Amino acid sequence: MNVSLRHALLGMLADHPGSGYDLLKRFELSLNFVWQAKQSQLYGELGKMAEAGLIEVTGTGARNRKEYAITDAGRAELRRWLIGEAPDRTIRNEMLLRVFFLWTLEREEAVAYLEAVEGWAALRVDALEQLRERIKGFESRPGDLYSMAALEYGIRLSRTTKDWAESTKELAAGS
Amino acid sequence: MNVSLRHALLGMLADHPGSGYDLLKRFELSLNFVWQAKQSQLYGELGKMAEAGLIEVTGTGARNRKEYAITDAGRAELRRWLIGEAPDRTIRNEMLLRVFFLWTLEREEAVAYLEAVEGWAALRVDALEQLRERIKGFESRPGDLYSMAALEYGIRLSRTTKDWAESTKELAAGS
DNA sequence: TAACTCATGTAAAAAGTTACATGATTGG
DNA sequence: CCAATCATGTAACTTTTTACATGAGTTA
Repeated sequence: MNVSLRHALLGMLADHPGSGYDLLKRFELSLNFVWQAKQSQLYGELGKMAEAGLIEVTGTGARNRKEYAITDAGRAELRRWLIGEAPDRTIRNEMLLRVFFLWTLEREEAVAYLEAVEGWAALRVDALEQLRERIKGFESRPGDLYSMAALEYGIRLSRTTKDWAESTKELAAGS
Repeated sequence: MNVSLRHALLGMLADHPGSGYDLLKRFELSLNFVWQAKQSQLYGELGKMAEAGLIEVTGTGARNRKEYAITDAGRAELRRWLIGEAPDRTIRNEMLLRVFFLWTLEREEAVAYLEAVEGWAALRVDALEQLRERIKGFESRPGDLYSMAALEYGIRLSRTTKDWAESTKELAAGS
């Protein structure tokens, strides 16, 4: 049993309570680079988690808003996942999958693909570096160190991708 | 419509024909770092692809072996996917998802996690570098340039991960 | 009052995983 | 002949995506 979405939600609720809608926004704002969830999946999972006793409804607001908070059982499960279970390290990378089949294209087409990869990565580096500058110095919660570390990982990863695409492009162009 | 598994299979069959079993082995040997498929999914997808005319059975062998080859329609679809469709660049990284929640652990526990990440990445760097040395100089098919490029990406990515885990570990230890 | 955001939910389909099931062929 | 490998298939389940559906509260 792995179910990372469940643990992502538990982790967010470990910081502070929130509604399904809140959690959806939090996915979009920060967790998005490492995990994604659609609205329909999220509401369904919250229901199952409440049923399993990992979270509970602690209040209701306007527009049928339900606020969920993590329970002790939920905290225990989060901890078990973090410490007791090895992370799934399988990677799916569609951008890289395509690279395996670039030989089926004309050389200029393959080079154009790699150039596009380089461009996307460069844009991502810029965006993430700007984000880092914007939030730097605003650390207030205990988790901010780790959010920053994850952001730093994103920057380094994008830079690696950009450099790799550039050198591969040159290799492909002159082959 | 994205269906990357389909295109992974088309790409492999574009090089040369093979059975479901062959393709499964090819997944395990090389594509595994960028895409995965289970036996049951693979056989099912091959059936659908044959029905759609993207591949065809070109021969049968011992033990009910069916050899599939890519058709012109399949080649066209592979090309359309490579050129006409932007790659899905969403990333799911469970190892990094956990980093967001390390603040819920004791400091030593978080440091231990990052140390484990560093260790895994180091092992992966070694393994991939050894693989590169083993296959270097054996390039014979047109796609080998791109397989090597993908391998190179894996090495750089793992190195980036190792370095990041190391510096994050130090940050976490001294905070 | 119209547009936007907040807020939740269900249904259906696609994609992916786990488990079961069967049997032929090959190499030691 | 026994173990390993080759070879395919189906069933059930979980996970994820897409689409439909509804309605309350907020702001210009």
